Amino acid sequence: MPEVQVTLPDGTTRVFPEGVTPLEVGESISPRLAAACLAAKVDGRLVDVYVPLHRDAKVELVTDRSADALSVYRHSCAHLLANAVKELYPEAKIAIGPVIENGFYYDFDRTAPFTPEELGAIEGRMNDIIARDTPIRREEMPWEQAKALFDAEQEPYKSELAFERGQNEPVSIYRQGAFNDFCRGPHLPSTGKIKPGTFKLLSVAGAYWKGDEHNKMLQRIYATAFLAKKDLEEHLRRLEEAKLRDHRKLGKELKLFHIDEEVGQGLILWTPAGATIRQELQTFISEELGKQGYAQVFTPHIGKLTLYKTSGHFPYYKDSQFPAIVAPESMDVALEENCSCAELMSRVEAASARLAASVNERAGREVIGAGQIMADDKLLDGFLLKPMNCPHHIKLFASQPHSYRDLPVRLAEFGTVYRWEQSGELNGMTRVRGFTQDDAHLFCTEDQVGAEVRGCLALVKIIFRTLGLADYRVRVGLRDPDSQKYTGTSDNWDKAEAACREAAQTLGVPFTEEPGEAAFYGPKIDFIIKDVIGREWQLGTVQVDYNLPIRFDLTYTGADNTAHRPVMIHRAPFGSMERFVGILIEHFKGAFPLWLAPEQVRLLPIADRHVAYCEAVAGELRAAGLRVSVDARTEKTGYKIREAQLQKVPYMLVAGDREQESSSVSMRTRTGGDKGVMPVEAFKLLALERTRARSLELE
RNA sequence: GCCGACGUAGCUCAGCUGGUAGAGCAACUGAUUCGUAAUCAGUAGGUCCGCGGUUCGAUUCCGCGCGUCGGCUCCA
Repeated sequence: MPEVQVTLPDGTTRVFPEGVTPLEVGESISPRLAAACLAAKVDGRLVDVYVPLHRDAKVELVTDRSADALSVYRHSCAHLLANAVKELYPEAKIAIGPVIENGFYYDFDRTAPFTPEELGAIEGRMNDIIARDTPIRREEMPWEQAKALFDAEQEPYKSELAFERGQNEPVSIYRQGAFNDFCRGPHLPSTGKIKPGTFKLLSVAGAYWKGDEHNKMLQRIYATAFLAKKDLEEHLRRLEEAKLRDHRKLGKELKLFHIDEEVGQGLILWTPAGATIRQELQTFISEELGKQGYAQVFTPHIGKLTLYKTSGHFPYYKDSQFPAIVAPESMDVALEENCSCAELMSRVEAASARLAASVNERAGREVIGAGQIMADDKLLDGFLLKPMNCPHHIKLFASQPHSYRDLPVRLAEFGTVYRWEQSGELNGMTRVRGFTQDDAHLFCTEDQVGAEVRGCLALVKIIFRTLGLADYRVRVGLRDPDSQKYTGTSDNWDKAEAACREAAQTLGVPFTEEPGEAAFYGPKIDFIIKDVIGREWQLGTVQVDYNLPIRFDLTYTGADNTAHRPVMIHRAPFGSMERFVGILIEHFKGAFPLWLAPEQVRLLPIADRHVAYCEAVAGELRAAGLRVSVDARTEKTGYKIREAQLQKVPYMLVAGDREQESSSVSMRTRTGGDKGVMPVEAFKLLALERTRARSLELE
């Protein structure tokens, strides 16, 4: 009988008959190991414990102590979930059920929605199937056979997958009892290996089949699972904790911003406290801009439709812009006819097309292209709320002749833009319809691109470091070679992509290159950060653009006295003030560092007779530039401290008879409690120094 | 935009199967003058998201709209 040699992780080798399974290898070592065995690694590849060995191999048994165990465990939980759903609701069709970052999900097609009660019932049935300890077995077959199997079971989604993915190679299915799934595997040996209480169904959501909005919407059950019950409990506890620092909750509690239905969804109203944070951030960034040779500019909130026609934003991004602002007469007509904004928009377009057609007819040839805007017609003399700042900055650049000696020109503006985000996308401060970018556009020669991009990245790093934002990732967004949505020549794209890649390499931070993530006009480098519930948000961005300079025919005079095309760089280290502050609220759990704290110091008089002294101290601190208040209410000190603490005021200064006599205060920090008595002057210097240094520490 | 859940006082939330609403905190008034995370008492506060429908009667049931939340899709 042929034999195979098995090498174990400790380096020892054993000989077995050919066809031995990893499980049998485990049994030969110890029955306990075999019982604990969830999967196996054969020559580094994760497989089922039942897969026979036909060659010499390195074999590692995967138990719940292995790093690889969790994804197998979760994947088998996903099958268990689908198995339970099919038993309870045979009419439901199964789609896909992969493992994701913190758990897994399974998509079903079923007419009735899954209710919370049903999720409980499904969990119960999952436990039943665990109790049966049904073996889970892999079976390989030609794709035609798998398709026939799922056709017979009336599982159209599985049938489709077998057809699509199988064509070139045999496919595998997994069986557990009467339940079959089209799946690559591997899986646990049996349903009994899943421990009750280690998984939890979390929520139901809609999801398009294959992620395509033209396809049917399925019902997705999100769930999570861990190898140990305590890990699941810990995970659920962290989810609860995360909710407490959600910027929407803290923003309300700390009165940082307000969104009002009547003003409009996705439009942020900054309270005085929130505005203070924003203003401090803007001051900070303005200082850095000054150091880096930027010039600050101001431009209006609207621009003519023709401007955005030239830039390519309109009508390309028509669906994500607010409807055009049209002449008052047109608005009167629209109001009389009670037509919606969207309708008004389509009228603008229709009228544009009609006019173009008539002009073309008169000229006997096409002089005005489809979608082109006629600016001399009243109806069409419209404006757009600006979706981006670049066209305005480009016009500033173009308003004067430039020599190569002027370059780079760096124009910066806290520019407010408006975008018609889909209603389902809006989210607190992180996804809004009106926001202010800490925007700038750099106009430079081709030779300067690399240095300028590196300068932008350095700025982002300074900002992130100052705020202690360390947990971010960097993405270099490249064009998708199969897509037509980009403008510009592939030659220029290659140059721009190379510039981004090279600049990213100088960052000293790992980055990923992602095709398809570029802007329509050029590649970009994005800084991405996660919110409290794990959603990723793009903050800072640096984008290289060879295309808008062409569309606007920008030139500068070179040393050779001929016209050259400048290259543009778009960059925004915060991204938008709204999103950035939203993320900062969560990052700091609402406890902003001293320099950003809306209220930096609160004086707490012990009794009414100390109020005048506290007011005097407060006046002195305010004169020095600190943001100070006095809690003059007739309340006990403990009560005032508790309130200041909950409002996350960095410094609380308690003052009674002792302090009044010695011109001192008793300092308490938000983080460290009672720090004892110190002279007012000493506190003032301490607080000013920490503010000036933009320190993250209070003590 | 799509699927689902939700919408009650400034905030956090109760309110079983239909009979026009409550608590805690906050606010206001009074008493208390207090030393490092909640003093006591009282008062006031609601178009139960909006509009229709069913019903003798709707916060409750149904429909539509608006908004929020979780996803999906999108994100210049």
